[in-house]
Amino acid sequence: MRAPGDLRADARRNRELIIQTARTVFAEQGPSATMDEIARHAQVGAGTLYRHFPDRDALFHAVLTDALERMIALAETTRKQEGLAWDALSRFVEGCAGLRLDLLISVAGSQATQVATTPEIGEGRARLLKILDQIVSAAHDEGTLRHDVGAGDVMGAVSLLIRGLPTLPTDLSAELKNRALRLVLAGMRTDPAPIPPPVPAMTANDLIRRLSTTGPAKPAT
Amino acid sequence: MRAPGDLRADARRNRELIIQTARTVFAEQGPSATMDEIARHAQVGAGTLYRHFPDRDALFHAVLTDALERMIALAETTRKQEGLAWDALSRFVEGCAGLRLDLLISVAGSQATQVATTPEIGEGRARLLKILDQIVSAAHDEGTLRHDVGAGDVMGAVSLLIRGLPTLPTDLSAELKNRALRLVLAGMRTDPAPIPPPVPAMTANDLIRRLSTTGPAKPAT
DNA sequence: CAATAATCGGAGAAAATTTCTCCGGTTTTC
DNA sequence: GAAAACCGGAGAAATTTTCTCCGATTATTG
Repeated sequence: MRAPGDLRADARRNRELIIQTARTVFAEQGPSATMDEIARHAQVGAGTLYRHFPDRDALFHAVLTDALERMIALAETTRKQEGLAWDALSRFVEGCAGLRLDLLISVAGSQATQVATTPEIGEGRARLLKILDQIVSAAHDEGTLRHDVGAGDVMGAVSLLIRGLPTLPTDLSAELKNRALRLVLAGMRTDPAPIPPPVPAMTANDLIRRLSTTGPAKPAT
Repeated sequence: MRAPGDLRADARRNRELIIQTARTVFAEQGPSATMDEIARHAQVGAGTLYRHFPDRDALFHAVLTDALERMIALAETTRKQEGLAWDALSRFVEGCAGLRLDLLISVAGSQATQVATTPEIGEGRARLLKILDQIVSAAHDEGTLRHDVGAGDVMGAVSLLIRGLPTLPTDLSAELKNRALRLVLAGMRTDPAPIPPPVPAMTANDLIRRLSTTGPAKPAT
C-alpha cells in the first residue's frame, strides 16, 4: 500500500522528467514558454503535464526549487571536495553549465511571475549565494581570484552565459557557451591561468561554416 | 518635390525609430517577438509599424541589415583609430554592448526565419567576420590576444552576453552584462590585463539587495 | 496472473493573444 | 493655406494557448 501522497513509479518518473525538461525550456525561452511546448519537449501529453502542475506558476515554482537545490548541492559538494577554492569555483561554474542550471536564479528575483517572489525561493537563493560567497572569499584569500570579482559577478556571468543561443544548431550553441565560460573563468583569475588549455581557436571561418549548416532542432509540425 | 521612394521627414524618423527599437526587442525576446510589442516599445501605432514593414520578416530583415552595417562600421572605425589591435578589439566588443548590436548576428545564421538565409545577410556577416579576423590576427601578432581565441569566439561571447537578463531590473541587467563583458575581455588577454580596473566586486549581498527591488520595466496594462 | 486502481495521452472546446486593416485626425510640404 | 502624406489605435479575423475529458494503457497487489 502506498502512503497517500506517494506517486506510482511511472508518475514519479514523469514528474521528474517534466521538471528537468521545463528547466531547459524556461532557460532558453524565458518564463513565458508555453505549457504545450514544454509537454512536447518532454514527450508527454498535455494532460499529464496539467495533472502534475495545475498551472505555469506551479510548474515554475517546482522548477525553481529543484534548480536551487541542485545548485546548492553542487556548491557544497565542490567546496568540500576541492582543496583549492579556485577549483571549487570553476567546478561550480562548469557544473551549472552542464546541468543547465540556468538563468532561473535571476528570473527568481524579478517580477516575471508571482511565484518568483516566494519566501522559499528567496531563502534558497540567499543560501546558495552565501555558500558561493564563502568559496569566493576563500579564493580571494588564496590569491587565485581577482578581488574585484564577487559572488554576484559569478552568478551574473553564469546566468548570462548558460542560456546559450537557442536559435543556433544545438552543438554549436553548446560549444560557444563552453568557450565563453572558459574565457570568463580565465578573466577571473589574478594570474594568467596556470594551464591555458590549448583548445584551438574558433576562427571566423569555423563559425561561418557551422552557421550554414542546419538550424536548431525544431519540433515536428 | 520628393523623389518617389523618399519618405517624408516624420516618416523617415519613425522608420528609423522602429528599426532601433525592434533591434533591442528582438535581441531580448528572440525573433518571434510580437509586432504589437515592438510597436508599443517604439511608442508607435500598429498601423505605422505595418505601413513601414508589411510583416515580421520584412522588419527582421531591415533590422538585421542595419545592425550588420553598424557593426561593420564599428569594426572598421576602431581598427583604423586604435594603434593597438587589442584596443580595437575591446572597443569593438564594448561598442557592440553599448549599441545593443546583438545576438542578431547569430540568429541570422539559423533557420529561425526565412529571411535570415538571405544572401545579402550572409554576405554582410562574412564581411564583418573578415574584418574582425584581421583585428584578431593583428592582436595575435601583437602578443596581446590568446592564440586559442578566434574571431568566432569574440562574436560568440558578444552574442551570448549582449542580451542581458530581460527579466531583471534594467540597470542591474546592464551592470551585470558590462561586468561579465569585462571579465571575458580579461580572459582573452595573454597577460594579466595591464590595468585591472579597480571596480568594486559585486558581492552576494549586492545582488540580493538589488534583486529585491522592482522588476523590469513592464509596459502599462 | 488476473483484478483493480492509478496514470497516460491527445483531441478539441473555450479563452487569450496576435495579426493586420481601416479611417478620422494630424503633420508636413509646397 | 491647401493638398498630399502620414499617424494612431479601435477592433474584426486569424492564430495560438490553455486546460478538460475520457478511452486506452500501465503499474501494483494478493
